[in-house]
Amino acid sequence: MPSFMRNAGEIWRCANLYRLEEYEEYGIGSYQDSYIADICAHPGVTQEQLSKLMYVHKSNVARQVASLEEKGFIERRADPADRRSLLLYPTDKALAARGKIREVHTAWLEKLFEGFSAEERAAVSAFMDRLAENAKRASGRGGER
Amino acid sequence: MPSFMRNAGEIWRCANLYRLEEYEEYGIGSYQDSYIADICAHPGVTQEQLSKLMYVHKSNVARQVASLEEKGFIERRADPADRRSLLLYPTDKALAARGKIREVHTAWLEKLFEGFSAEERAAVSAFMDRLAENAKRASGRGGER
DNA sequence: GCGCGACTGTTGCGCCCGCAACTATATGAT
DNA sequence: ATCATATAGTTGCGGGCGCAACAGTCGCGC
Repeated sequence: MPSFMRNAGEIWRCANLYRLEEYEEYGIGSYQDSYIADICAHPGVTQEQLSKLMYVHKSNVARQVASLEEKGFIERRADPADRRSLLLYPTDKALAARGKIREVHTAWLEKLFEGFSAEERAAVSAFMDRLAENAKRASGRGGER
Repeated sequence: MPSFMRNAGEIWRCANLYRLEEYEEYGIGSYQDSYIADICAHPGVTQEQLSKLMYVHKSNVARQVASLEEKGFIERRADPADRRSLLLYPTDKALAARGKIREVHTAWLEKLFEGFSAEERAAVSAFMDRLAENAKRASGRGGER
């Protein structure tokens, strides 16, 4: 499969372009939707935890979260029990945007998997889980980032 | 498949991290290997053609190709038949690096597809072709970029 | 208590991407 | 021949990522 990585990159970049357009009037960057979604799903997470959850370097979490706070999507409160940590909470604005994010996400998957049967979709999903597992192991960083 | 895009992103970023490490002493950026490989495979391509071939915006081709020329991996010659175009040719340095690039690429795929049978690998490959096709169509830009 | 190592978060740096605006060249219609 | 349009490439801007170095905080052993 000489072109696997090429295809993967194209899919990845197309997904970002698609989402960027859809979010245009929401002021959400193409990658920020995941941050919003995860913070909505885990209110009170720390940036460190979010970094591991999203498998993204903590420096990016710091920047994206600062940007989202500035735009009013989330709120950062110091953890009273551990003043090093910042707890992340979604604002109403984030909760309102979550519907749109879900919508865009499912619409994208629908387009992406057009022509795939339910069995094929399940198969791809299972393959991707295994591949992601292998990728993390092979890149050196176990579950870190 | 709620996590398809998450997995895709992780695989994509892990692949870049892995290759970046492997190429460290060659002075090749994590994305430049594709440019070198494609220019070796198609000596004399124009930047415009390469842009379509790699499905990357032409501005990036201009920058990456300028960087590769500066590092001595490729050569740009004006097309005598059309002075707008620049024809790209690999240098000996690129041809020498190509072996390493192939090696890293197959080693990565080997790690990525660890535990996959030949049939499964073929299935994934076929799925990815279809998905990439759908992605390009869905992102608006037919085959452009 | 005190101090050293571990942990959380921030910032500067470099790399890569896409878009829009620009220059230069080529082509086609008048 | 001339001028409008199309094409090839370049550059400034903004966005995202990873790494390394740094600051503040916690915790444990002494």
